[in-house]
Amino acid sequence: MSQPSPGRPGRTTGVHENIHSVVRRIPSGRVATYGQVAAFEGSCTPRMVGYAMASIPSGSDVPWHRVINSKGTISLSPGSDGQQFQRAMLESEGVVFDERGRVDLKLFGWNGPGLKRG
DNA sequence: AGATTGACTGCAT
DNA sequence: CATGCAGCCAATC
Repeated sequence: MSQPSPGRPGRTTGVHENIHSVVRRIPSGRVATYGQVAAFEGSCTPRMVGYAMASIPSGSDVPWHRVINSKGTISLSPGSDGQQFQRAMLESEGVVFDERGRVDLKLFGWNGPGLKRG
């Protein structure tokens, strides 16, 4: 796998790559919050995650649609193309949305690669 | 070089 | 549930 950033976890730049890698680890049918991704990445903040998401080009292999905010809702504006795409994509993976467009994080929330069934 | 922004989070009111 | 405030730090102008 390409590793554009050298083995320096303390590096500030290149956070996108790290975040993208973490997002890529989110299994299908699961969603993770920005805070979770940030916490799992280990050295970035939710802000950086959101920024990295916006930096993901279309066609990327990063399942950015599996990243939502702590409220279990899609951060993008409701009605926006990206928002509709994200919701449609999640539903297609088995994620169920509430009538108000919310996801139950305790059902579909990603617990990290350490958790396998439960 | 400084100022502004941003797909966030958490707590208080 | 809406609003306000503080913390976070890279990207952008």
